[in-house]
Amino acid sequence: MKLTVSTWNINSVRLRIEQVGRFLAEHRPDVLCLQETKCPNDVFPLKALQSFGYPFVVHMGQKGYNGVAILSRYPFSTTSVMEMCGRADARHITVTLTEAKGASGITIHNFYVPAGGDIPNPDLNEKFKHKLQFMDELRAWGGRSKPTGAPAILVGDLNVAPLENDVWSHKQLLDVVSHTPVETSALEALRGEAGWIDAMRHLRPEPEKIYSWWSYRSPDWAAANKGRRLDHIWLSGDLAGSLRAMDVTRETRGWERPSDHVPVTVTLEL
DNA sequence: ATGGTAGCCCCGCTA
Repeated sequence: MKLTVSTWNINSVRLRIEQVGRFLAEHRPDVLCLQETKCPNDVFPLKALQSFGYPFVVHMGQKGYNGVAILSRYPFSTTSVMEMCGRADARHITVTLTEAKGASGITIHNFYVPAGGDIPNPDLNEKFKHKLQFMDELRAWGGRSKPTGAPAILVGDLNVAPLENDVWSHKQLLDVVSHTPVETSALEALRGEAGWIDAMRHLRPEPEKIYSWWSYRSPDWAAANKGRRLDHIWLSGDLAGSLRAMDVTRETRGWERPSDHVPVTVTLEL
C-alpha cells in the first residue's frame, strides 16, 4: 500500500481552516500533522476537519500559542503527548496506525520545537536556552525506533535549518537563530544517533536548495526567496527503502492570508 | 542584537 504523510505549521488552525480543507482536497494525504494550531482544546475545529474526510483526529492545544494535531484517514491506537522541558506546552503528539495493512504499527511523532527567540545566546535569551534544552531532551529520548525496531516517522516544525542549502545564505545566517552551528550540529547529531533518515534530503540531496518557510516580514517573499527549511520528515531506518516521493507544496505560501510555512509530504510504498 | 509582518485577543507576547 501507499502511505502519504504531510506536515504543516498552519499558524492558527481556526483562521486557516478553509486552507486546510483545500490542501487536503487537492493532495489527499493519508495523515496530516499540524503545528501551531493556536487553539484551546474546547474550541478546536474537530467536526470541520473530520468533514474533510479525516475521521481520526487527535489534538493538544493551548490558548494563543503552540498546539499540535494529527488527522488521519486510517484508525490509530493510543496516542500520547510528551511533556518537554517540564512545561505543559503543547509541542508533541504521537499516534500509532492500527488498521492500514502495510502501515499498521507505524508510529508517527509530531513535534513543534521552540523557535528560540532572536538572540542566539542561552545566557542572554531564555527562549534560546529553552530551544537547546528541548533538543537535548529529544536527543536523550531518541525516538525509540532503534531499540525497539518498530517503524516510526518523525515530522514537524523543528525550527532548525540544518544544512547549508536549507537556507538562502549560509554565511549570512550563521548568527541567525535556526541556522547557528550549535543548533544545526545538535539537530544533526540527535537525528543521526537515533538512526533517523532525513527523507527530504534522501530524495533531494544538497546542493539543491529546499525551503519550507518564508518570513512574513519579507514584502515580496517569492521574488526575494529568502527561505529556510524548518519543517522536516524523518524515517526510521527500516522505512528508508519504502520512500518513493517527497513534495514541498510551495504554492500555499501564495494563497490569501497564508501561513508562513508550507506543507511537506512524503509517499511511502509499504 | 537593524526592521520588517502576522496571530493571539487586550495589547504585549510569540513567532
